[in-house]
Amino acid sequence: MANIHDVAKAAGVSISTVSYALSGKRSIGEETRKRIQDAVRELGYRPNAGARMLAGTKTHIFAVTAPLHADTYAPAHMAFVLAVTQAARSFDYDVLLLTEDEATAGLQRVAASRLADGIIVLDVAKDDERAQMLRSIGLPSTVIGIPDDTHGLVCVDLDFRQAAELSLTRLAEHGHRSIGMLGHPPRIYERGSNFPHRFRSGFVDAADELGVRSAVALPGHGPAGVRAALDELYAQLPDMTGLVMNCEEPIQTSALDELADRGVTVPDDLSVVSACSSFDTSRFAPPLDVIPLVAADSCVRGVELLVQQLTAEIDPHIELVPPRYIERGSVATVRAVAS
Amino acid sequence: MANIHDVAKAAGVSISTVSYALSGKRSIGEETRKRIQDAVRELGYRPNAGARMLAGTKTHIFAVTAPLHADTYAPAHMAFVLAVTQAARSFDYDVLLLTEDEATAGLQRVAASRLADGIIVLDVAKDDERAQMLRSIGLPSTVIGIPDDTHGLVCVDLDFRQAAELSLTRLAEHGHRSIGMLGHPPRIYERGSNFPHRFRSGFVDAADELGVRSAVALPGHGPAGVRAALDELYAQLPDMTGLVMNCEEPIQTSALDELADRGVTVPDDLSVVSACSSFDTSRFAPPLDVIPLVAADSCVRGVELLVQQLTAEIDPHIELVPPRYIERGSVATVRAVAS
DNA sequence: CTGAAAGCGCTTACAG
DNA sequence: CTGAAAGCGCTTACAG
Repeated sequence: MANIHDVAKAAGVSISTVSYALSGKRSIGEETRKRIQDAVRELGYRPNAGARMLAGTKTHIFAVTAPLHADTYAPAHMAFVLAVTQAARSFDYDVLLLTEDEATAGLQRVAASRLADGIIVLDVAKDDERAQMLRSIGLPSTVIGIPDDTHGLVCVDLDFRQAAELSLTRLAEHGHRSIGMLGHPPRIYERGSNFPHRFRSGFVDAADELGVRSAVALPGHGPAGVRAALDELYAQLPDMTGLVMNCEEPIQTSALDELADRGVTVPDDLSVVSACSSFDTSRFAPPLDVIPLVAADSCVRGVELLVQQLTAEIDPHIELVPPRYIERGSVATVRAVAS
Repeated sequence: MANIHDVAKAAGVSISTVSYALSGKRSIGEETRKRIQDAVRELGYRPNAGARMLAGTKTHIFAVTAPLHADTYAPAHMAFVLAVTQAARSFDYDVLLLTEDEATAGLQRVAASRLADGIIVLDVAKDDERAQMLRSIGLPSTVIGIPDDTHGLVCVDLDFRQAAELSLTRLAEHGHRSIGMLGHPPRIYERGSNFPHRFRSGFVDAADELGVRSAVALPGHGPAGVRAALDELYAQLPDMTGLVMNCEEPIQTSALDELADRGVTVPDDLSVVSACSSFDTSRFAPPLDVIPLVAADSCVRGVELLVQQLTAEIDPHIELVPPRYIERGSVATVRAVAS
């Protein structure tokens, strides 16, 4: 395999010129640059990763720590891992995958051995030991998600609270005054992922502010659990005309099935918004209005912020990605009812 | 951060002794080893990854290339990525994640820059460009899955053909002579993932051999597609008493729902085997007999084979992991019927 | 059982 | 605009 000396010889320059030509860290004569480029191409030269790390004290690697407990919804999770990886690659960074079973130990290891230039933390919990670790580790990092204690951290995430408010506002604008929320299964809230809580509290608060009657139900396991949750909503809100779903695809599918079985038509009898969904709601029957959870949005921004930290000091802060609303016809103006 | 010189000084030995003590590549005096261990612990020393790569020409990193097209079933896919990562960690290897958008380019890059000691290829297609790339790249590698052309490759995978045979044999042993197979949606076979084909052809061949009447149906999209596939099976096999499902969880769930709706009781009216499933079938209603697809099985073995290649030449070959059968009560002896 | 030293292939001041 | 050289922190023959 060709090394930098081979390239230098072929181009008739010194190795430092080759290095600078490739890094762009100083200006190179037009003619010289071309000769070097040709030599690189011809020899198929790629800088040795280890040598680069050692000499340059930059690894061009980001570590991504992704927990994956039994309750994480794999499709969404996978989407985030992928989005981070692709974003990192766009900055010419590779991604090293750290799994849950060595969450904090992995961070320490990677930092101490200088294996990575920075860290991306995925699916942070409200009370996440990795967050504490980041503060002591002295490596740039970005957290995707908002833990309870964000002190000293750079965090990026979809604004779940605002997403809840947005879905309610849309429904309220269409005259709905009685709106239910179908959430995740209870264990999701217990396990401590941060975003379900933010959405739910955003929903409750926005309903209060808008003066809308509301109720929240969390489905148990399987279609039966979804049925029970819908029963609960209708029991609390007999006049319910709007439904916000913040849960994973199988639950939303079950809910739509069940509504159809009950003869509830969307949107004629019930207007439905799918909120913070990472899957495609346009293939649902009927297609649902959606506030999409786009992994790439948070991940690209998260990686950008990480890259920036490599060259400049950045103050710890939280960045919330504003939610977007996509209409698909599942929300209609409420029919005249005695209120 | 402490380096090897700091450790050597603290322990009162030379850096080479420290290095050997840590790598275990030559015997060290009991006393000396302890002093070094203490110094390492006290200083929190970790070898610099870049220096290790450069000097040792070993990176302690495996690259994992994982395609993720729209049709890959994320939960299963994620399970394999995780299983490989954990297996690699158990050999003290880290995992670098290569995504589909730079499948072959990523392999070249990683090989040329000596970023990884070996490569694991996940979810290989029948005709996979990555397989060809492996042959020219000159880096040890293991393929999880069996491409059409396995020439020069080390491949590991569950024996899907034998799994199909095993499920049929079980049903046949219980007297079933008319057995349907519910497969993946057609596009899965078209896209070229290798294992669905192996299972299906194994099913067809085994049915012939066992002298069992059989039919295969591939479901279209959604519950309606599953319904249609079941209709197809019953049309071809009006006396069907056994069903083998080789498809993802949502389809199997729909199929069980639909059978219940039709008044078909499992296992009284129909014996069902869930084959090569990577999800938990014990929570199904009813729980299903299953031949599990255990990601860890193939991945651990794949990583082992990769580690072996680092120290010894290994002849290219295919290793098939034998399927296991788990009873859960969804297969019953066929009722007396006019055959 | 242990040490002194070369060398891995880069990056980056230092010089001109 | 370019080059000669130090040095990054290890591993591993070579020597004893």
